[in-house]
Amino acid sequence: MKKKVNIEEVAEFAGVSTATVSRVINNYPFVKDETRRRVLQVIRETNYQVNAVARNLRRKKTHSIGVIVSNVLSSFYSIIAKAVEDTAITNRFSTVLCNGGDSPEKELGYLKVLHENRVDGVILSPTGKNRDYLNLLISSGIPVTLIDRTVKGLQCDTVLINNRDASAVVVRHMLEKGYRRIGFIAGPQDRLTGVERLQGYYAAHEEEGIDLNESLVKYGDFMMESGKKLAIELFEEGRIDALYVSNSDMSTGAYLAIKEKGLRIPEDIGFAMFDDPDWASLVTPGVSAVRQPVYTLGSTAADLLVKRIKNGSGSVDREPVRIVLEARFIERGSV
Amino acid sequence: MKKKVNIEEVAEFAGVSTATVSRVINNYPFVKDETRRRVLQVIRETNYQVNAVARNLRRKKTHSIGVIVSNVLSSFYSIIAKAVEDTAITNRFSTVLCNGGDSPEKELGYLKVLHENRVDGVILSPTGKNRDYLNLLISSGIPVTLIDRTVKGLQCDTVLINNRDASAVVVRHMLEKGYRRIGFIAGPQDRLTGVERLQGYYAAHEEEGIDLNESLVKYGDFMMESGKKLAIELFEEGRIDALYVSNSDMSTGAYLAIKEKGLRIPEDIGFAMFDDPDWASLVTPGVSAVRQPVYTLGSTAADLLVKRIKNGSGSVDREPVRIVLEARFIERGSV
DNA sequence: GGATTGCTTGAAATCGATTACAATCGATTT
DNA sequence: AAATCGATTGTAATCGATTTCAAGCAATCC
Repeated sequence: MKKKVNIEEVAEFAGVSTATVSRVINNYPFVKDETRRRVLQVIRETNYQVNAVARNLRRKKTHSIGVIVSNVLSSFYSIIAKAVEDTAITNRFSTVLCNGGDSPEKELGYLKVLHENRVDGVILSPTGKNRDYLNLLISSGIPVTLIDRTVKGLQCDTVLINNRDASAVVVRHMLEKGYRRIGFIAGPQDRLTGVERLQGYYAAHEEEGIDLNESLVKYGDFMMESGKKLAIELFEEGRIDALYVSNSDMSTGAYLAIKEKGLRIPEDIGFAMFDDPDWASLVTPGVSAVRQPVYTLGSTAADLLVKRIKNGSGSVDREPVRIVLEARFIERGSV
Repeated sequence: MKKKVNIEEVAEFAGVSTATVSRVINNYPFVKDETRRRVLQVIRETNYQVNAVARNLRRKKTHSIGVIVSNVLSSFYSIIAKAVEDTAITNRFSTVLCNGGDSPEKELGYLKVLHENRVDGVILSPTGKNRDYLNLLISSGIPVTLIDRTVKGLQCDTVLINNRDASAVVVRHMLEKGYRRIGFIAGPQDRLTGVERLQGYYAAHEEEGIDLNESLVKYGDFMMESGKKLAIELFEEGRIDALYVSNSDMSTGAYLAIKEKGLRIPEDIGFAMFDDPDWASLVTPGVSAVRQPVYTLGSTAADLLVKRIKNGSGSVDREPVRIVLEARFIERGSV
């Protein structure tokens, strides 16, 4: 194993001081051309690479941002991760991606790791439980941007999707098509997205002046299994003529249930969902769905964060920004 | 904005030296209970968090591993990312995830960033182009583990999937079912997975003693669009009675083409694919497919890497390991 | 009573860069 | 010839931890 070269050795080989080598590395003016050439030559020959750890310590900046999402396996969050990374790269930041898994403890653990590693900023889809620590981060100069969810009483930039309105659009559409008993598989009610999508469901019924039977609503956990289980329950209770599911994973499960029951879409049952995974347009007929501007969600959050980081200490002074993006309903043949 | 506390201030408040604070933080024995209590108290009151940057500089270890995958958006690589992260966490390593995008330049850029940041090890699905730099990494003491692909002439741990055999199983199965003109949408031939899956296709025909018409094979780029385009070409040339596609994204495209042409599966055309995305079991009939042990792929690679890191300087001495995992064929109703 | 031992602590070197400040040097100005 | 200036370079402090080494101290042993 070759010994790792450091700036001192480069300086020695090139016959200059470490200060000069540093100036060359960082493209300072006022280095004689010939000196610069000689230093660069040595750098090439020795395969020297700056030690970013030492640099970060001295500069008190890591030029990196931490991203905590609740599940990299979901397409939603992997698109967000991609968007954040793309945006970071164009601003010459690197990203540290963490998988919070919707667990407050894991989230706290990652927040501490990111804090310890002195990332310049944090983007996260919060569980909602670690307000105190988030406040600590912010007040110690590490800006935070929330994505897709909020934390009560936390003053920081937030980028959200208007779940309520998008959800109402779907239900209104189903009502207009003549369905009257629309079963709804809702998400967990301790999560903003879960609550808002349910609100939209109620709001649409109200607007259209249609009475609503509470028993048409079932509460799931946003995972495939619960979607299937709850859909079957709804079918067996035999009261619904349409089914609307509040996220893609549960929709997958619900769709499986429809297939197993041998129901035809849209004759036997109307079907629509929040989220627009690949298979929605692949099956026959295609499933009408809400497509969220996921990539924009991520890139907007990253932009906000980078701006705050570049503003330096202003990060706490400037008013928190709250951006709400609109989702789009895509009509296919399932309603 | 609160000033950030450092170890010196903690030491001052607690009336001890920084050395003692460090000992408390790192759970050294031989600190008097009362001293320990006092220090911990101050740490709590001041919300002190170790500066990992300084620690890493001194320790010459970052306890982090870099992961470069070609596309976080694909389920294949996001499962790998998850597996690596899970494994890293249980070994108390943190991970830095990078999106190489199958571009040698981007890959090189990330390799340099990871090198500069002195990660303790790197896991990557290589493009195959940066052998020199990878060698540099390895010889300067940063172990590398390759995943899913190889780099010619690079001595390092590798975890692969036996694409050839798995592919042959599919084709043999189709031949046994009586199909004789099996169209194949192959992947790019500059990639190991692309080559091996094609080899399997040939091998199965040979074993069964069946002549093969070269025009049944089309070469795509592993993306959805090319899958659709090439499937349509094959249909219009009118020579095939079955279609086998070499990865999931191209299969999505091909499936779309089948739907648009109004072909019935499996009566008009047999259909099978390499990779097993969610929708394969959702559509009717389900699509027979090869399921790779993706999670195992990632966790195995991470295990190997962590072992090498923990072995310290032994990383170069020990013989490179090469692990080949077997994929499983799942029969549904499409063949 | 002095030597030995084990626990406990602090002083100072160290990791590898950046950067403020000072020094040097040749050319130009006065 | 002395003063001034701008370009170029070096010296040394600094970032915030860890770790080596030595020393203080109380208890124990001979």
